[in-house]
Amino acid sequence: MSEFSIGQLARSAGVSIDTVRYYERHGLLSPRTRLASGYRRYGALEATRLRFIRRAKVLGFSLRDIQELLDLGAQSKVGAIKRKAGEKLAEIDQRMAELKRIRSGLQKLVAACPGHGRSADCPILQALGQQVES
Amino acid sequence: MSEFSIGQLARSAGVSIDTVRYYERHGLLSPRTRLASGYRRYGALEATRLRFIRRAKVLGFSLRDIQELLDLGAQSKVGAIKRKAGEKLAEIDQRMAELKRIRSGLQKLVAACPGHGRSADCPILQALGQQVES
DNA sequence: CTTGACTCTGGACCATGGTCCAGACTGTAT
DNA sequence: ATACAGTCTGGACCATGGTCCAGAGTCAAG
Repeated sequence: MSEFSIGQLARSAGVSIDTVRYYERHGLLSPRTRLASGYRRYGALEATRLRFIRRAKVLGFSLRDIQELLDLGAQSKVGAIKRKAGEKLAEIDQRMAELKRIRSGLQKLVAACPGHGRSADCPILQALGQQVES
Repeated sequence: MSEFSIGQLARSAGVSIDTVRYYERHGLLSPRTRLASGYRRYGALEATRLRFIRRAKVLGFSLRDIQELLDLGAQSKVGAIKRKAGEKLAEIDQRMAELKRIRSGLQKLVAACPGHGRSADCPILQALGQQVES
C-alpha cells in the first residue's frame, strides 16, 4: 500500500493541505489518481516531487523556476538545469551586492546619529531629506 | 508661488501620479490644500516628504516603516529613530546571512554537476530529491 | 470659446505564495 | 448505525506596492 491521502502527503512534507492543492492548481503536483469520490490519491513519486518543490523553494527558487526545473528534469536536460542553477546563483549574488550597498548607507547614518537631541540634528532624518522646524 | 499640482509633484520625485495618490490613501502624504475643484495642491514641505519616502524605500524601509519614521521625526524622537534604523540594519544582516547560506548550498550543486548526461547523474536533481527513472 | 492636457473618484487588477471559508459529501472506527 | 475526522469545490481574502481604468469635470493656451 503505497498510496495515501492529501492529508498524509501534506503532513509528510510539512505543508498544509491547502498548499498541496495550491501547487496542483498551478501545475506543479498532480495526484496519481482519484477515488470514485473525488478524493486525491498520491504515491511515492508525488511525495518525492513535493519534497523537491519544498527544498528548491528553500534554495530561493520561485514556483515558476521550480516548474521549469521539474520539466527539464523530466526531459533529462541536465545542461539546462545546471544553467538555470547558475542563473539563480548570479541572481543571489546581485541581491547580496544590493543589500551590501543598502547596508553600508544605513550603517553610516546610524553611526553618525547621536541618538538624542532635536530632529534637526539627526543625520538619519537629514539624509533622508526631512525638514523639521526647530 | 510655491504651490504645484500632483503631476508636478510626481514628476519632481520621479514617481507616477498614481503612486502619489497611493501614498495619500495610505496616510503617508497629504496635499497641503485643495482647489475648489478638488484638485490637490502641494508645497515644498510635501515635496521634501515625498523625497524622504522615496529615499527611505531605496534604503529598504517598507512603507509601514517609513510611516513610523515620519511620525517619530515629527515628534523629534531621535533616539527611537536611531533604534529603528538599527533594527533595519539587523534585519538586513539577517537577510544577507540567509542569502549566503542559500548561495553556498546552490554553489556546491552547480560545481558538482557535470552539465551533461542523464538526469540520474545530476547532483542538482539528486539533492533536491528528484527520482527520474533511467 | 474651444481644444487638449490635466485631474478627480472609486474600484478593479497585477504578481507572489499561499490561507481560509461554507456547505456538501465521504471514509473509518466503534 | 452513528459519530467524527477527512476531503471536496470554487472563490474570497491576506500582505506588498503599486498600476490602470472609465467617466466626468477642470484648467490653461490660443
